[in-house]
Parts: sequence; structure tokens; C-alpha cells
Amino acid sequence: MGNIDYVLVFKALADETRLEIIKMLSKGELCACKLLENFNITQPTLSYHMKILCDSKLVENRRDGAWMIYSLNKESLRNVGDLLNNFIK
Amino acid sequence: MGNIDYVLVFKALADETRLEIIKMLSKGELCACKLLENFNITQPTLSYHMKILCDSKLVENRRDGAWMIYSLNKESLRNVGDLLNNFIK
DNA sequence: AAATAACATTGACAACCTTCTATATGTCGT
DNA sequence: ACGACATATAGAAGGTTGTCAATGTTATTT
Repeated sequence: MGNIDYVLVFKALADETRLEIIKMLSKGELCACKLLENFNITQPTLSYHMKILCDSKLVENRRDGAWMIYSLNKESLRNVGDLLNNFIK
Repeated sequence: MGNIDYVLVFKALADETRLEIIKMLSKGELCACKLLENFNITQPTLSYHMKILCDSKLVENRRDGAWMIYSLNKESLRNVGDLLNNFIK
């Protein structure tokens, strides 16, 4: 319910890697190590991107033992879509 | 029908001033001078922002005498909304 | 044709972003 | 408690962004 910082959200979306991460998460939650397999970036770089995505509220995380599981925050995505829809009428 | 560069689009949206410009244009087309009145930025800075918005295809421009008239490209906005909708189902 | 008005372009600078390596923290199994 | 694994944080390097002052361009008016 916390208010959305749309600039933060669009900054989070404005990166090829993060957009691909969101696409992957749209098919279901994933741990960082599974996400990492799909990119040519180091683990700290992925961690950096995940922090940006979580700070924007587009993505949520939960710990499962040693793993960190990431999933989409669909309400946030819906709110962003609504913002754009309001612009076009 | 040119394909959309979503990273470019989200970069264009990821700025407080440009988001406000889009909000203003959502109520109807405007010339640069009218847009400028609403911000504490210089004319070259507005011109810079308008170029980014036009490059992203979110905004279109047409010349009317000495004025440059800007308007939203609603199809682009709809496509971006569709992209987000596809993520959440 | 000269002055004015609206807008774009250039060049400079500070702030921010993305990436890496190195290191730290947290968790599990032995 | 130790080793191995998963993830986060810190610091540094290089690239990108947003802003301005100065200047250029295009259109209008006198």
C-alpha cells in the first residue's frame, strides 16, 4: 500500500538486464543463482540489480535457507500500467 | 509500426520532469513555450528533454510556424502498458 | 533586411550508474 | 567449529545523464 515512486520504478525498468530479469520472474519466482545463470554478469552485479528492483517495489524477496528467492510484485506492476493507461485517457 | 526500444522508453519515463511533461501532454498537445512555463529549467534543458521523449517515440512533434507542437504518441504508451500487462499474466 | 521570437545544438561540468574485484555476511552439512 | 556455498557490501574505474551558458537555426514581423 506504500505509495509508489514512479521515477524509481521507471529507472528500475530502464535497463536491459533488469527488464530481462522481470521477464524471467514473470514466469515464476527464482533464486538469485538461477537468475545469474542467464546473464554474463558477475554475482555482485546481479545483487546490485536485484537491490534496485526491490527498492522500486517491482520485485520482492524472501530467504529460503541459503537462497534468496525473488518474485514479481504484481500489484506494483499493475499500478504502473494504470498510470500509463491514465495518460492515454 | 517501427519496433519499440523499451529500455529507451523507460529511460525517457525515468525522470521527474519528463514524467510531468507527459502528464501535461496527456491533457492535449502543447508547444514548447507553454511546457517551459511550468518548470524551473532553462529552454535548452527543456529542448534536451523533448528530444529524449521524441527519440523514445512516446512523444511526437510537428512544426506550426515558429512553434513546435508536442503531443503524446498514444500507441506507444499503449504498447508499453501492454508489455507490463504481459508480465503480470 | 534587420529585429524579434521560438526552438535546437554545442561544450562543459557535477552527479549518478553500471560494472568489476575483493571482501564480508549468512546458511547448511559434516 | 569448519568448509563450502549463496548472497551482500565496499571501493574504484569508466560511462552516462541532467543542467547551464553561449551560440546557431528557423520563422515571423516590421
